[in-house]
Amino acid sequence: MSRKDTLKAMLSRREQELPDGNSNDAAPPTEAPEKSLQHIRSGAVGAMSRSLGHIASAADQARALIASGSAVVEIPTEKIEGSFVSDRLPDEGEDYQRLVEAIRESGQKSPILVRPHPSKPDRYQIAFGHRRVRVLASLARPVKAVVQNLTDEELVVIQGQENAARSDLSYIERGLFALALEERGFDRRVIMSSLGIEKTQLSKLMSVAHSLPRTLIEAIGPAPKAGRPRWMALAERHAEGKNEAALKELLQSTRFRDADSDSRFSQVMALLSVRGAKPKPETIKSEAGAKLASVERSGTKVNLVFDDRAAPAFADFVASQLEQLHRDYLQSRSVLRD
DNA sequence: AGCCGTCCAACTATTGAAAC
DNA sequence: GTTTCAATAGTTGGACGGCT
Repeated sequence: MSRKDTLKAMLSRREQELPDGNSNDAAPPTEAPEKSLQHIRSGAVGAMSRSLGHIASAADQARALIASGSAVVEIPTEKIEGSFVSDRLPDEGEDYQRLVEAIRESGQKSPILVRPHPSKPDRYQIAFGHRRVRVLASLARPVKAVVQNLTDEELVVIQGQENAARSDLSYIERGLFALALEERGFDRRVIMSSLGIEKTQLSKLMSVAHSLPRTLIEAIGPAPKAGRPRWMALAERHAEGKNEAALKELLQSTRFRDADSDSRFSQVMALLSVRGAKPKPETIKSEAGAKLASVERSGTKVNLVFDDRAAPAFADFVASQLEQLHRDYLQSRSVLRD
């Protein structure tokens, strides 16, 4: 199922659940949020679901809500809590600083999406817009928000899809988000829909997130330039369990801490990629001293590499004799046991 | 060239229905 | 109750095209 299809299904379901779906009695922007909450409802949602075929992201949905007459309310930041599933690693790098400057100078241009907090009255939970809330809190300004009633499932799907639409979550952040959803008991279907990915990709994403310790991922940070292949490679190196003491030391060094997230990733990768000297392959020679083949051992595998120039067609001959060799081998073992 | 995300095919594991 | 079989879900390895 595509992202659009999922949202469409959710929202059309919501429209059916609300009998007065076409009324549009949204509160004016200046109204207190707790009062306006009940008013921001289905009219806009109905209009939104009707036009969803053309809507790509949750941010577009928020704009659609506003376009269809729904209110943007101002909410004090202390009344807003993050989503129950975090999707972003702390990183106050260049992008974040740019956002701070932009909001300080021009104010908050687009509203965030929140839902009434399911267990705390007079509080709201963010579907998307976490960074803007952090910035506005630091500037002691209220947050412009659209309030919508959302189930847990709808919230995480919208949250994930908004991030997917803006492509602003790094690979590992998406992995942690998927992991968090899994820990919350959401099934694969919801997680796939939320991230807008196929089961194959989700499987790989989760295997990477599962195989690296959370502390290491947090120490590295989002590493936006590292995608699946490099995170998978890092997970493989880490699983080998080598250089653990050196890794611990690296994570505490100022060289590591002062670097940006991508550079921290590279430092860890470089450290875990340091290997001991590779064992020399054994060489098999003919009576005349010509090199016939070499035996290379790695882990549980043994490779027999033939030199086709020194002994042409010898490899084919050996391959043709393998069954007989195995029979001889089994026989020799049974003789030894007797 | 190297890295990325996406997609495909083949495989294994799990689940549930049907047959005995 | 047990076994068999098919369908489904999840995993893995690798190919491919796009991007920098």
